[in-house]
Amino acid sequence: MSLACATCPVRDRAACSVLSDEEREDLSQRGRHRTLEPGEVLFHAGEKVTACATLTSGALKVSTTDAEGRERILALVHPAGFVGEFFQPFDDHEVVALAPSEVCLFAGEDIETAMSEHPALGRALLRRTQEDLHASRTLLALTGKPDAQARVAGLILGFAQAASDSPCHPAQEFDLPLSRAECANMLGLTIETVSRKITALEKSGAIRRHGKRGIELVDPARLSLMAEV
Amino acid sequence: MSLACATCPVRDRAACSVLSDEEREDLSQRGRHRTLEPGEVLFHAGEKVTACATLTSGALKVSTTDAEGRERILALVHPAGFVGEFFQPFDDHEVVALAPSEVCLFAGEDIETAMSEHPALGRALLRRTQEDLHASRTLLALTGKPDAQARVAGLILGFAQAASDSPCHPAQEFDLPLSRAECANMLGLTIETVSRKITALEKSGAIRRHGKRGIELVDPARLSLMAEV
DNA sequence: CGCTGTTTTGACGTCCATCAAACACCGTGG
DNA sequence: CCACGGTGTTTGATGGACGTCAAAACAGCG
Repeated sequence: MSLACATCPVRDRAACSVLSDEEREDLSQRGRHRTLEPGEVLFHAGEKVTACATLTSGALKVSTTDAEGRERILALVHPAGFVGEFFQPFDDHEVVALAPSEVCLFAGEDIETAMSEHPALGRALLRRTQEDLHASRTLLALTGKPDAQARVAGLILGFAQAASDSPCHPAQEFDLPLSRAECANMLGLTIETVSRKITALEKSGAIRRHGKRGIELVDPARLSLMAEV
Repeated sequence: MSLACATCPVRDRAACSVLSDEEREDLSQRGRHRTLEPGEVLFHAGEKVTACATLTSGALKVSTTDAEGRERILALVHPAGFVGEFFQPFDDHEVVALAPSEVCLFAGEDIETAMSEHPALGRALLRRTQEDLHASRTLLALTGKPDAQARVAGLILGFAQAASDSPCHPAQEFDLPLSRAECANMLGLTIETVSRKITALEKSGAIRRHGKRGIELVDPARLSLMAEV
């Protein structure tokens, strides 16, 4: 196989998991594997190619840069997630690796033909896209909060959920996947405000910090309370 | 037919347009038509039913209400648009009519079986969902602008695009689909700020107001300039 | 040890939210 | 026809929260 599906860490969670082994083998012929270093760009903004990818390990961010050069993070992609828009030709979003990452890369047309040959794949991608849409709207609701404290608390809670394996309970200790600048870009705040609010959360006793990115949830209830102000 | 597909105003733009007449007839047996008054709720927040709908005329909003009772508008739905999430059971979003509207309503399971019988439908829905995702991220980028003036200008530009039939050129004169309060909820601002910024735009000569909701673009270039501050 | 990049903390100014009141619009009923 | 409330919009005055500028603390690394 051109792609190591057999040993793929997300083989039963990614969109392609709905395929049989033969179908998957068929699809893997058309794709290619790629490794990304932190900061490396998978899709550039404005490029017209219709391509897409499944993240097998690491983490990606989807971002856009406005006229004044401010970056805005629109979404994070976790392993088994999917990025790329193959219908409309060009996209002003950029996809960049946050951590050392590995992806399965496909041309848009290949995915389209694969979808017509294997209808289950289309349904799986639809489901993933609906989840992405839901996540995007959740982030929209979060960034709409008038209070910066609530936004930061909500972001940390979201990261805690994502870092946990169990779907409902947040992880009790984890690392922030983003730098302060990236947190700020995600929430529509400045670096300084994010930093201040995090220290305020620590002083209030809701969390504790370990190093620059380590977060420990000492009082999750208080944290979610602060997220709702 | 239980649904008047033959005279449907969006019969060649909605997701179901990819179906043949017979397939469409088949699907229409499972759906039902519904009329909505302004303010009437199509899907309540928190309800567990998995249903979905295509908007045939009018306009809808997708919104959520946080713990303090603040409404946040997450998306607008235009004719031929699609709403509803049929995979994950429950949703904290609410779908409400903004204007007198008509929808084709389907149970989630019916859509799922229809998709497996007619794979093209799944692809069409995937495409629509990707478009919704893109729109959501565009709104996310807009609401992230630090300056209120830029947000309001961007919103007006967006409405001008939506009101136009041609995809690239904005309409020169149109009505805001939202009240001031709804604009504010969409942008994460207050009613007063939205009002002030609109009058500021008028004083700057970028737009002119006709009545409460009528907008005339007298200087679109200046308007898009102000959207990028 | 000195360098560079990230994070934190401080002081200050500004923009927006808040509170409050005036206004426009539109029905209803006197 | 005009007074009357009701709703949505506009405008004004004020305070607070966040952005901005600046510098210090800190960690990583040659």
